[in-house]
Amino acid sequence: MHERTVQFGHERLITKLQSIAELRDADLAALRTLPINVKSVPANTEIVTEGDRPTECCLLLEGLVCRSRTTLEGRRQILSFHTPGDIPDLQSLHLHVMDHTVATLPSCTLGFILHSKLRAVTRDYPNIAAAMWRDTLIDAAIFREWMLGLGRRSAEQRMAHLLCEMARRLEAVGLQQDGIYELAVTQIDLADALGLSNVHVNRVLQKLRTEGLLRLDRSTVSILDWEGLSRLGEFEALYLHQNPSV
Amino acid sequence: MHERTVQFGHERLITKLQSIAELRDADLAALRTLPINVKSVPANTEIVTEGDRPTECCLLLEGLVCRSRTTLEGRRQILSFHTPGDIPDLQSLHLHVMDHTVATLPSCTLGFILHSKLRAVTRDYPNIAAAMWRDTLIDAAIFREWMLGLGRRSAEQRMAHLLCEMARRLEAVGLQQDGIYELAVTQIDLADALGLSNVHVNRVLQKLRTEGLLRLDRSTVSILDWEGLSRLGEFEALYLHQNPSV
DNA sequence: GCTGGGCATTAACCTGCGTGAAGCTCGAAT
DNA sequence: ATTCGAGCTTCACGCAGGTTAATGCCCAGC
Repeated sequence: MHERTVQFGHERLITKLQSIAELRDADLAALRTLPINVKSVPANTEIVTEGDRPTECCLLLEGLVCRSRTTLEGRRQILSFHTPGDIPDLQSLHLHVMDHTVATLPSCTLGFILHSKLRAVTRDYPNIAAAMWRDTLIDAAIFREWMLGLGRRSAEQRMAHLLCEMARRLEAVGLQQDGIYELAVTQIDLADALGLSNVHVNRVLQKLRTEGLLRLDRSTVSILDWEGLSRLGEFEALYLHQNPSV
Repeated sequence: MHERTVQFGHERLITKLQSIAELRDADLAALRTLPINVKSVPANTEIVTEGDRPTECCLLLEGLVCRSRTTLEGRRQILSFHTPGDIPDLQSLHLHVMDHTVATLPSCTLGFILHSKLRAVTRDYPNIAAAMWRDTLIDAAIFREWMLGLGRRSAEQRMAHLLCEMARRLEAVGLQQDGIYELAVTQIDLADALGLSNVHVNRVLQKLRTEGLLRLDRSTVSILDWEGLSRLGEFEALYLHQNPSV
């Protein structure tokens, strides 16, 4: 990968952090000095596995990553989706053994950053530390929202909510426009994220399509009726905490 | 509340933090200087509500607290239970508007600590900052585990898992012995935590009792067969990250 | 000692979603 | 051009858990 694209990695990270926290020029400069080891990873590949003790974090540059846990009987629950700019395993900075797995969905380009370098930058730049702490807290806020869905919302509502959430999150990093975005997941992945079966995911998607709420071509989602979809899913973006100054 | 009990508040916090992170004497001394405003709060009372912008955190000293979100149709999902020593709204230090509600279950004694004081102590004592960041990360790890349960485990497994989890967490702060502990919740609360109906919670508890796995007197839980209960719930304590040096 | 109000318990019935299985589609590999 | 396989779609059927409602229990307050 070229020098230009490596720097693009820093900009992805900066865009993401600036979408949730206020950073000064000195902070940005410090982030740009972080050594990032860029790699291409094929689809459906585990990056870090439950039980691992990683010494680096991975920054997603292109593609889509998920975190998941699996039951002894092999039932998988996807815990989160991650979009470019995210560091899906940032928690490993302070939780040294992985309690879940991080994996690519489509093929991805990832940037690996040593824990030691990240720790140094959080030690020397309190704003960066605060931004990253805040990032992990938003991560947890999304978990809470998903818990409400898994425990108390219907299949249809969960799907609507998820599609609204991904739209808003991708928008914040410039990867969504007019309700149209890439979401390279299978219906099985959606099922595992929503706590449903793939068959029922299919039923729900049929319903949302015939109701004119959305369209799906390959892996691109088009939300045709934002108002209707967000009302159905009771989507309120507060929990994403996307306002950096609040 | 007396001076002695106020200091007891600091010790609760210290016990909790030491159960998850390594602190030095200077850190402990700094924690003991935190001004804590102790109050008694009756049962079933909201402490902080969705939409609030709190200026202080609450430290639980005695009792049991839960965090929850509620659907527009009024369906409640309990997101977490909190035991003495926990700061259930620690995330408000960096997420300024509450996206959920914190409430007492039985009557509790709480210690309120100003954000400004907590921020000062995290700025001046990196170990304390790391311990608190880690605490919020463990909070998130518990969310992940609950998500797996809500999405992919049976009602029986979820209940077994929850009762094992509470045993281990209360043990870490000296409030559980020989599988016996206080859990002052109604079956409705359990239902809201597990994503079930109160009727089904009752069915499940009957089953676990007749199988000799546990006993319930009033609000005290007695785990009679730890091996059986933890196997049923597939309980593995890794996600609690209770080893301070790992 | 009575009474009212949570909470637990039980029963009868119902439904949202899972399961298993079969066909279909379409792009990638040969 | 043909084949293959992953993913999508549809169907028939079953069940875990929801809903509603009635009953009982226990304790706090009068």
